[in-house]
Amino acid sequence: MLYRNFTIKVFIMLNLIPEPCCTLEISGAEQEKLVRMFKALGNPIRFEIMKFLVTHPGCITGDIVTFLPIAQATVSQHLKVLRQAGWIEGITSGPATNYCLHEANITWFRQKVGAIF
Amino acid sequence: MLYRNFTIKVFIMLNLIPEPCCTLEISGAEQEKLVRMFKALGNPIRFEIMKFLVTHPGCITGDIVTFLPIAQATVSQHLKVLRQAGWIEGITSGPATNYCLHEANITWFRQKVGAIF
DNA sequence: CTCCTTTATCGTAAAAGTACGATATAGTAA
DNA sequence: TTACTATATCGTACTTTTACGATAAAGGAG
Repeated sequence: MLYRNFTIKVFIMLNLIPEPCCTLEISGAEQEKLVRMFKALGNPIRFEIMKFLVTHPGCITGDIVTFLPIAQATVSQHLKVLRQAGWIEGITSGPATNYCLHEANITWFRQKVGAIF
Repeated sequence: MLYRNFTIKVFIMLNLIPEPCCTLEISGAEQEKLVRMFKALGNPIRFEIMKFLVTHPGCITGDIVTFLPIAQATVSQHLKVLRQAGWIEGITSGPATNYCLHEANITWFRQKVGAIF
């Protein structure tokens, strides 16, 4: 990333690309997290899971498996992606796991998108 | 989708999944468009292109190719994905193409995300 | 302890995405 | 017309994602 920023400055000095009109306040780990959140919701099944969790907060994995026309292993995999991206959080209760939206991260996502674009 | 909605209702009647706490106002073509927009920005190179367009509105493909460490063909492909997703629009001017953000779609994206999550 | 329920993980096959060089297209200039 | 510039598309390797069945792990009941 340091190399990239240096390259940009050289290119601007040489007039190879136009002057930037403004600056952006995202890069590094924050940007990676944002891209990961975008990627996670860029899948129809995972979007459907998120919608289900909005209307069924605190439900367990089995409810989602019953709701969706795909195998339990696949649902578990999608939940892992959503969890690692920060969209949801799972709370273990006995052998089951209750899932709900990660409100703080969702708010962060909205704020970042609003600030950048 | 009709079959899915029917299945959901049957499951709810049979108490196989908990009652929904609320309703959602997205489905069908709108949902597909939203997922496509999420997916398009779920790639680090395309996110970088979007950032570049924020700070360099109206620049041409060549500027982005100069800026990024990837081949011209790949940049063109990424621009196509962003265009088809609705994030950007390209205006042909002579042999070149000027790209800028699709403000209306971006506003729509922010509003939808805010309304759903 | 055993048995059952619930969920996560493993291994793997099929599908989709990403990257590149080569080529095609389309506009401008001479 | 030819030559040049800028970009899009084609064909094709390579990588990643997605889906499944099978299995493992972990808690609760008896």
